[in-house]
Amino acid sequence: MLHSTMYHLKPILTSVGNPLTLARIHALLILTGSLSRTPHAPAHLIAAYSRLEDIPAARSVLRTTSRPSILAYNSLLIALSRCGSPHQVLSLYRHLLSVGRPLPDSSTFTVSLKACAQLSDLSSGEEVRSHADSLGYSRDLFVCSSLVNLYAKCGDMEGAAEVFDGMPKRDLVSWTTMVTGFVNARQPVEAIRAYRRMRLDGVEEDGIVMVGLARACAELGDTRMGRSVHGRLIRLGMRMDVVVETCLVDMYAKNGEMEAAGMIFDRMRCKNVVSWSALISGYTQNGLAGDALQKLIEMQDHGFQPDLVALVSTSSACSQIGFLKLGRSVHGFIMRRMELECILGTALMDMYSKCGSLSSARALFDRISSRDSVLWNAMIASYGVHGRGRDALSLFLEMKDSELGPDDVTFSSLLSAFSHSGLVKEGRYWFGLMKKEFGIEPEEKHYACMVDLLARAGHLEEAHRLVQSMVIEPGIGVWVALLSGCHNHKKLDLGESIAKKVLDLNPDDLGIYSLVSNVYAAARNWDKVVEVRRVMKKFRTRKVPGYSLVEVNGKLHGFLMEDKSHPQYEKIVEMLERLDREMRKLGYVARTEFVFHDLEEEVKERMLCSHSERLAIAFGLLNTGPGTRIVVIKNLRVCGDCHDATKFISMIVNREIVVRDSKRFHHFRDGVCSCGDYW
DNA sequence: CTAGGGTTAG
Repeated sequence: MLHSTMYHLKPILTSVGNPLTLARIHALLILTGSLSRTPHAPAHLIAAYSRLEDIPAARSVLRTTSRPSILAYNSLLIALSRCGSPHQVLSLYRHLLSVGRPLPDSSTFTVSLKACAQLSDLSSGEEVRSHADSLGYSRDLFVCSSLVNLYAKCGDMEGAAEVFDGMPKRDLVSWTTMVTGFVNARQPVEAIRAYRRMRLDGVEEDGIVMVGLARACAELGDTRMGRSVHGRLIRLGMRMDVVVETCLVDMYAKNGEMEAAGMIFDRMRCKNVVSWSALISGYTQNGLAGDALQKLIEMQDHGFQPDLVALVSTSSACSQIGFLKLGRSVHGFIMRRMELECILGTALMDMYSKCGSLSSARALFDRISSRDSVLWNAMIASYGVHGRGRDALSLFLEMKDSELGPDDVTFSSLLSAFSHSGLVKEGRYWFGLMKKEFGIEPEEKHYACMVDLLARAGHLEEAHRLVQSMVIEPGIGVWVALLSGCHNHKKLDLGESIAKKVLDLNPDDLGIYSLVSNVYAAARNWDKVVEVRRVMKKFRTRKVPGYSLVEVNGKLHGFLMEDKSHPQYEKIVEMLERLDREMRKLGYVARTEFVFHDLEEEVKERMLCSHSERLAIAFGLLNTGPGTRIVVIKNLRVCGDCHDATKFISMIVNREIVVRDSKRFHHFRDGVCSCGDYW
């Protein structure tokens, strides 16, 4: 009886699903002495304990075994690896190494290398490698593919390729390692090439390689190839698991096809937190903040707590629509549960800034302990869009002296901050040092900031010379910056020639056509005005409607132009008419040039009054107490007439009014705007 | 006969 138990130890231990039964068998094995006599008994027992996720018991078996076999060690190493403890894997491996016996085998090295890869610990990995080499495992398929993975995870694709190319034979797993490695190294073209080579090698694909391929398509933004990957998965009748389907959702989302992404998501039979987060981030990244928030609620209704990624996307959705109340509650949720790490910290910082609370943004920035350059750049950019160029500069100086140092994005943020604040001297100075001191080659975006800065300040010749001095071909951003400078400063000759260049570049932005049209109109070049208007007409059908959002008492209210559907519409109009009368007494004159329709002056004036930003401001004033700050978010540029009007309104009602448009923030107070009227 | 390859974010 006992003998037969020992003989069939493995099948029995494999099937034990009950801790108590296992403990009884364990006791029996000790009592009969078969634990020490049967060669692989400790290994099987350790495996049995680890299947029940009882790592301490598994450990104690190894500890109490007098001369454990390598299989016993491997069982525990595999158990530790499976429960996600790479540090413990490595320390057990080192223990084994220090004891000197038993000798490690291929599995030992494979599991240990996996742990190194998970930790991105290249130097430990190379120690394991030389140990494996010395014991003759340098051509082992498993050891080699683990090594390929190690180098890939550490971002060294050359190292990975070197091991890969030297392998005696390659299988699906090692090919997949290369494909995925290239994707992670942001070399999607190489990833696809590796997949093709694999197919030419006669290796059949499975779902896991296809995940890599789908991600490569997402990274490339190649919708057609993405669809063909999807089609191939279906044609080959591959088992679609959560991971594969989540990748497809993400791929379609990244290619801007949210309908397709949503459809695949809805049809998924099994969803996890990651699938939900992928969907939510898809909506956010496509500018569909409302859908993102809707899905966040649905996710919780389905019993999933949002993870870090979902919270990042939620914060970003709040930023888009100025939903401070919800953004704050995400912040609170985090503070109660976890340490504020860098990525979510950046998203929350950005949320406070974009919701108009620059001081909260800075307070959050100061609380994040491990700051990376994305966070620094985002904080500098926040100062910039709020028109706080000097604060941007002093933060930049702090960053410059930190270990990180500025990068190309830092300089865009800084130069754009200067241009929003009119800090011309500072702009010239730091733009000059950018290449000389920091070795950062100026790109189109940097030139666009500089041209904008100079042109706004009226230094049009200097701006023009800068454009002409560019080594790279100036793009539309640079020309538009120069053109709007010409328009503001009535440099009509230069303006007309730049307008032509802008038109030749076929802009896809209606705002640019209005600018061009206005330049031609100012130069009395009516033929050209007619021509541009004709192009604009084609756009009108697919023009983005202007809307404004305002948060009142924690609820978000949206307004479209001439939005009569709003329950308080009558009261809003009444308010605006009253304000209009007072504004006129103070010297306000309607600037009807901001209406791009051919209408009677009076009709134009009424249209200006029904701009969405005005409705939102009036609604805010009607529904908040005296002294409350009003924050309005507008999706397009704020109209110049509304800008003027808001200055007057801020004075009449004695309120601080903050308007965020597609470019920057305008802080209105006591009849003055922080942007100095250069919007 | 065990081990190696996979999903979401600022």
